[in-house]
Amino acid sequence: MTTEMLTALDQAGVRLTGPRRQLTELIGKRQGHFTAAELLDDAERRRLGIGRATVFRLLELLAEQGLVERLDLPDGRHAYIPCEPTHHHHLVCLECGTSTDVGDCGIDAVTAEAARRSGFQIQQHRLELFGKCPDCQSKRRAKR
Amino acid sequence: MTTEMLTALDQAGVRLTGPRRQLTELIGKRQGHFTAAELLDDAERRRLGIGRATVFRLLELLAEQGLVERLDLPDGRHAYIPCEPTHHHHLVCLECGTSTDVGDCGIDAVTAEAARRSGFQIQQHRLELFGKCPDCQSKRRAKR
DNA sequence: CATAGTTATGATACTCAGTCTCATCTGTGC
DNA sequence: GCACAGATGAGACTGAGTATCATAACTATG
Repeated sequence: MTTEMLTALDQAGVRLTGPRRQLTELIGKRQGHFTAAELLDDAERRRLGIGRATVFRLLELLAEQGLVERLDLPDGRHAYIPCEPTHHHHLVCLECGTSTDVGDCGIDAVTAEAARRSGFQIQQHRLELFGKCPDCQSKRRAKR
Repeated sequence: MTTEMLTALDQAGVRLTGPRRQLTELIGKRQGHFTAAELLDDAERRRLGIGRATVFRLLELLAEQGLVERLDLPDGRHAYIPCEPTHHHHLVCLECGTSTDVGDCGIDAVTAEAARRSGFQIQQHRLELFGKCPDCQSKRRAKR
C-alpha cells in the first residue's frame, strides 16, 4: 500500500524524498479516512520535523495521481482516503472511519435519468455514502 | 420564494427581524447557488450594515429548516442552494450556477446495492451532480 | 566523487472562512 | 407602552490552507 504509493509517485516523475516516504508510511498506518490535520499531528508526535506545507503539498500530489481522494465529511470537514486510481465511490463508517470502495452500483443509470429529466449535460458527480461498517454493527450489538 | 422562506421561519418560532428579511430577499434575487461570502458581499455593497455573524447564523437557521442546502462545490468551496424542504439531490450548472432539484432517480437502489455488497448499514448519502444546464449548452452552440 | 541544477523543504507570514463573546438593540406578547 | 427573550454587529479568535523564500537534498552528469 505504502510502497504502491511510492512507486506510483516515482513513475509520475516525483522525487522520493525522506518526508514523502515518512508521510506515505503514516498514511499507510492509518486505516480509513484522515484529515490533513490528523496526518500533521502524527508527524509532529513522532518529531519528524515535517512542515505543514509539505503535508498539504504531498496530499495535493497524491490527489492528482488519484492515489488519495478528497472527501467531504457530513460535518463539513475535508478528509482524504487512500484508494485505487479508478473512478468509484466511497462508503465511510461514521464510527471508526474505515472506508470501502464500491463500484458504480448502477449510479450511471441514475445520472442518465437525471440528465434526461433536466436536460443537463452531466460532467461530474460525487456520491458519498455514510453509515456503519459491519464491525461496528456487531460491536454495538455485543455491548448490549 | 422569499416570502415562503419568511413564513417558514416564522412558523419555526424564529423572529422576523430586519436583517433576516433583507438577507432572504438577497437570497431570492440570486438564482442558483451562492456562497456565504457572496451573500455577505451583496449585503455590504448595499450598505445594509449586516455583520458577518448574522449571515452565518441565518444560513444555519435556513439549513436547519431545510430551506437551503449546503453543497460542496467541486473546487472544495461550500455553497448554499435554496430548495424545498424534502430530500432530493441537486444538479448544479458549473457555468452559470443555476441548480435544479432532481428526485431520487433510483438512487435508493444504488445505496441498497452498495449496502448489500459491503455489509454496511447506510445512514446518509450525498449525491451531487455537476454539469451544464440547457441554457448554457445552447449559448455555447450559438457562439460558434 | 564533485558539482551543478533542479526540485523539495520548513519556517513563517498571511489570507480567508467560520465561530465566539458580549454589550447593545429590537421584535413580540402582554 | 413595557419587559424580556432573542437577535444583532463589532471585533477578537481559531484553524485550514496558501504563498514566499532562503536553505537543503536528490539526481544526473562529468
